[in-house]
Amino acid sequence: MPDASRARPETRRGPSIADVAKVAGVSAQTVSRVSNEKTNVDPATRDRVLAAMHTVGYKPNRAARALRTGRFRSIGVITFTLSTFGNMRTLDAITTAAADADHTVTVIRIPDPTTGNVSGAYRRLSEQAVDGVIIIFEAHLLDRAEISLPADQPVVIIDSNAGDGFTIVDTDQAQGARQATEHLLGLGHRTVWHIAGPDTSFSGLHRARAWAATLREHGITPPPAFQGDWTTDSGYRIGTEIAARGDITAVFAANDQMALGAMQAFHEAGLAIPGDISIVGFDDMEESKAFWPPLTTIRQDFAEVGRLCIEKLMHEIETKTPEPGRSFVPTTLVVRKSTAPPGADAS
Amino acid sequence: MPDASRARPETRRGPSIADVAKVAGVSAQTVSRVSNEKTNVDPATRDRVLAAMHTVGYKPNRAARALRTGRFRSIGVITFTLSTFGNMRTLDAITTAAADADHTVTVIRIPDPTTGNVSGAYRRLSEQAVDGVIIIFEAHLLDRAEISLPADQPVVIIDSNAGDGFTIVDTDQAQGARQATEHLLGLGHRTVWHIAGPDTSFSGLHRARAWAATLREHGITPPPAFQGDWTTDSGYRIGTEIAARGDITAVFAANDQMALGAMQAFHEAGLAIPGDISIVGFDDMEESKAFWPPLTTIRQDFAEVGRLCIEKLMHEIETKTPEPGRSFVPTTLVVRKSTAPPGADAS
DNA sequence: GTGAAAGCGCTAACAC
DNA sequence: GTGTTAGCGCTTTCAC
Repeated sequence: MPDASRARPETRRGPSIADVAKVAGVSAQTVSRVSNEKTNVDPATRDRVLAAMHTVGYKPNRAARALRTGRFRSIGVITFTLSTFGNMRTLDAITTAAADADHTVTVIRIPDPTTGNVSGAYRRLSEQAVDGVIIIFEAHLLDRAEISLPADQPVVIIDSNAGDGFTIVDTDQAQGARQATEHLLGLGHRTVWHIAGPDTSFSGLHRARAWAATLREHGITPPPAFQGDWTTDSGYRIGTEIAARGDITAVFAANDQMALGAMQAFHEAGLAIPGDISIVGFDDMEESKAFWPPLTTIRQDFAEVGRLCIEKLMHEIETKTPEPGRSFVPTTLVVRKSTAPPGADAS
Repeated sequence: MPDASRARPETRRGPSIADVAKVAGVSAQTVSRVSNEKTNVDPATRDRVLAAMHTVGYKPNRAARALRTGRFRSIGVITFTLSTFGNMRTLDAITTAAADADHTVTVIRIPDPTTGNVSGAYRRLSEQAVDGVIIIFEAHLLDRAEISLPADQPVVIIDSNAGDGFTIVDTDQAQGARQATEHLLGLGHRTVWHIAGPDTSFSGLHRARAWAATLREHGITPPPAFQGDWTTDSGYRIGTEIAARGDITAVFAANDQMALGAMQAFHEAGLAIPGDISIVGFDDMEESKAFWPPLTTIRQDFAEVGRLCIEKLMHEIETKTPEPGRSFVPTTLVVRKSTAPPGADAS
């Protein structure tokens, strides 16, 4: 039962700059100057104002400030899901970098990667509540041209597939896939099979393309790729297929989760990893080093991706000039225990 | 080299309500009514205004609207880290629920759980840029009283340890720990050892307390708990200790990551899971079902936690009346392959 | 069903 | 170093 006496008064608004000015015996403008840490205020006056702020419990009103300055000190992030390892790490890095630049982060999650949703989210975000936008294109089907990205708002896109004219930051997917494939080839495997991400994902597509290209460069015709959907379940299903065939010795999975699912299937089929079959993942999640066996994988530098996004976005916000271009963040091969030469002792 | 001709004009602001009014040949007020979907507008007028909005490319200015109404249609989330499975899932659920209520979510990440940081973040957030705040207390050392949570802003705290007078939502930590412990006891283990979370974490503390209490109820003196820090590394370190002792048959780890690390250590020590040793985790992460062996664990309903937070917060925002109280979201025991009676066949 | 006036809290521009 | 004036874009209030 709510206590009526505790109800917050309908009209209560916080003390304004005028209230502070009255108490400090100065003009509103001077209070504003102190609030914004301008230098041209007499130290004694400043102290008086600060004291007055404290006594009345003053807090600046962001809305009024934003209305006046046209700046919100907030950046928007549009994403389809927060529940993938990569997106969550990227968002983590973005919030950290944004905080360093004294900006907050407003997240808009879109249930479906349909054009309508992206446009809708973008529209909501572009109601000038943010100074710029970062779009994480984890997976999607849509034609970029259909999303009307207003030219008057800074945008950074995390997706190497985005067209020209955008500012793009992404992990170097191709480099990672190449490292994985060459590591396996270098171990002596005759070919490398691939568990791909969903074909709606551009990062998945890039990894698959680079895997196939690397194979061809080595004079090997790429076998057909298995089509997964990033989940451990799909990895398990495909792993079961792979185990049933019995002729595959090296697998490159497009992410660690699918690699994990595949390893589960291999274990159940009695296949030794890496004795009978080697597997490489992609991401280097927190847990991968504790998988059984510890997973050889491609590490993505999500922190750097997030940092770069904010850096580019802040620059565009400050200069008010778009600077389209692509930045790729390098990957690292992390060798652990899930890979070995073909037929190596299983111990 | 940026093309100077593409520079955004300094003064460019989006078209305002007045521009739309001019084109539609109505007053600004009528445009506002259409924009806010008020009913008292003639359908013909409405269409004309809508068309005008479209031609000038009108977007409402949130700052002006917020300044006027005192409502931002945004809720703030304060968290220490986004990189734990639980926090991320909770944030995911919060953004989904907030979107359903047509609100955006502003995230503030605090590097350290110190009083100063929380207060600082809270102050930033409470500069009226949000209508309410959700605080995720993943882990902390601070005395709640030291954080000055202004009485005039709706707050929901995710942390069952928060004092009275707050609106609290949390997973029923005690229930989960009890389920884990009783499952192991029910299998016939003489006692259950515990890999605890850091002692700075209240959820960790609650799980440890409930584990010990359950043991005592069964007439068993709880053995000392191993102190982990949520990471797989700490689980691995403790798992190595456990394996070295050789007399432990049942372990309850306070999260899935530590359980994973411990299992790695057990494997390396040649211990069969669950033949020689059984283990239960807590969280039910995406990957747990694909661990080797698939992990028996306690599932948390993060989606429900997030949903409840928004529901309570929205209610407080609308009624302007705080309604302190605690809501606990139940857990589920998910039995997989990492647990069995002591000495069971390892196959 | 529609319009005119006023003002939310702040800061840019200018005066002194 | 400080004050005055004006107005950002919107909605509330009150007319009509």
